Amino acid sequence: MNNNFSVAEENYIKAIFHLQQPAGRVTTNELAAALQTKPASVTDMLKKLKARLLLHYKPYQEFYLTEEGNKIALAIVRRHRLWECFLVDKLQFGWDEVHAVAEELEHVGSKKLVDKLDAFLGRPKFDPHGDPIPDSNGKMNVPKQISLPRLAFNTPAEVTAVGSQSSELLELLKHKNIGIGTRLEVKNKFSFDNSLELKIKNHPVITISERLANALFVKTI
Amino acid sequence: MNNNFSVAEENYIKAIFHLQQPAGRVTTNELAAALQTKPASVTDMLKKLKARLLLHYKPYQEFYLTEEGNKIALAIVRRHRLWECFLVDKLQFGWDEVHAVAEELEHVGSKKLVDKLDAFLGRPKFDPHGDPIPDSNGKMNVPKQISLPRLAFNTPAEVTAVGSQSSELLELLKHKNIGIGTRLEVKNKFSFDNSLELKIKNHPVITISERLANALFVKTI
DNA sequence: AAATATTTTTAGATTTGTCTAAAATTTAAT
DNA sequence: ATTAAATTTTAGACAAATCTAAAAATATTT
Repeated sequence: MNNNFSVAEENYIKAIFHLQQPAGRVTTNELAAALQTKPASVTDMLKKLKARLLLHYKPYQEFYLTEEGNKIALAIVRRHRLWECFLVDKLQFGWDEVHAVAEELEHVGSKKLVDKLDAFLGRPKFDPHGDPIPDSNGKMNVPKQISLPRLAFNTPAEVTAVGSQSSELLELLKHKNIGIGTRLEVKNKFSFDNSLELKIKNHPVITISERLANALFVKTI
Repeated sequence: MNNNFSVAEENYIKAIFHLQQPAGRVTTNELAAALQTKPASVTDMLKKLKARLLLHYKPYQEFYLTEEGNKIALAIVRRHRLWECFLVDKLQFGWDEVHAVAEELEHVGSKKLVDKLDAFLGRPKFDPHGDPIPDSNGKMNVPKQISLPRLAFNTPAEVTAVGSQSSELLELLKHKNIGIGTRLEVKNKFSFDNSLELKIKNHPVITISERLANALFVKTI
């Protein structure tokens, strides 16, 4: 089997992988929206991926990655997240500006490159956004910590990490009385701007922006 | 003007740039050979590059990069050589195995990425093969040192650098009585295997392999 | 359960980069 | 200066990835 995939194929595999993460069901329309393309194009690619044995696909019914497809997806995610670590830790990129660049670097497939990069970075387990990095066998630590926007409402949790060390972020956190170890609950979310309302013990309810929420990692307690 | 080029376009630009380096004239056949493609495909692309104002092109007559084309070429060469430095200096690749990987990385175009990588590497002036790295304005130090295979016959020269610090290389150099500062002349070249015959003062003529020759940098004296 | 709306797929076209085979041009040789 | 040889370009075809418009299948409403 040819283990070499086009950039387009890899982007579809990765998008299916992410969309199918929590529950499992992905639709043609969702996928088209995620990839900024048209449903007809998605259908075309689904047929190609099926022919490549990366996808189970029943027209009009459903589709999901095969075991092989999943393995490929994890390899792509690994590359993406390792490059994000590199960009932030070594090249001093802001954690919020690395995604687009990593999206290009992730398609350089050399296994040797990826494993040496991994070693160079000290075999990190999480990327700058707190997402876990699969190892070279595709095994991924289920993160104890999750990004704050993923925390369910009214669930007590504790701040375990922040997504960057920028002084701007730290200044804002100090002002909001948030630090590592702070206990909080999410009370509400406004879908207009994805801002969150938080309750911290002995403090009034506060509102934080989506960007700030993304920079906070918590574990439930 | 759209300053975004496809991988194919970039590969053509780079190949034309390199082939046109010493003298200036490139032919369709040469270019096809260098890119492992067919002359007809080359002609097609020449027309596209002309339309993009990157190439002066008179059918059946000649073609060469415009000033703009040259600028693009230098940016690609810069990316390629910086990545080679990264692979050798940071990821511990052998200097002889980086070319293929750099060939992929060079097409990631983000200017910010390249400039930060440059800074991270300490703004190197030469890549692991001794080739000069253009700066962000496309200016390239004319190397005082050249790679040994480029040295003209019977021209006294002095070894100024070696292309790697691998112990295998150093062992071989010791055995051949070559080191930094050694004075030598190239007497002959065998095109079968590109091996060279060298004369070092007070020593008999010796033969060295193409690979060893590529690892040696000299300046004329 | 029929009618309507939504989703998904097909059919046919387009763009990019490539190819083969044939024609045009230039170069070399008699 | 013709003829022969080599080089280069054109013409027409193909695969990959995309699109629009129309058809098919599924889901929702009344």
